[in-house]
Amino acid sequence: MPKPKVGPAPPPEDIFEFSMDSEEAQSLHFNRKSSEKMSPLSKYIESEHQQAGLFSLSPFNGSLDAANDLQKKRRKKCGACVSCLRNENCGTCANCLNRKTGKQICKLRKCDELKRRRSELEVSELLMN
DNA sequence: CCTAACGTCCAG
DNA sequence: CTGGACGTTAGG
Repeated sequence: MPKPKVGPAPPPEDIFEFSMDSEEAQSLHFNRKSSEKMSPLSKYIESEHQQAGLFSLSPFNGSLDAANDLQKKRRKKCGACVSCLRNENCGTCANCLNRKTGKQICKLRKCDELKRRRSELEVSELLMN
């Protein structure tokens, strides 16, 4: 036996590249949701990112601040759009009627800037044109 | 502590 | 794709 050391178990480096789902990783970063049911692992990772927000592996102490700045924190109402100016809920929309369950602001008061960011920006252009 | 509201997931 | 529900975050 010329190579008794390596046998059924390949080097860890190979495992990393082999086991890592490049497709999943990219999809998670660019298009976290498309048509993939994703395993609980992906959900777990996403939750970690959202809650933690900071990674222990910080080789760059200075750049860490910049990365933190780009963190996806919760946005607030712009306070300039008509929806924001409406400081009174209609009390007739689904959100108003279902507030305790839906936990969402009145549709009339929903800031235009915060309006469904799930569809990925550029929705205004489609609506405008 | 409680309430309001945003963000994301699931179902229709 | 849109709406509804749930979890989580932010403010009082």
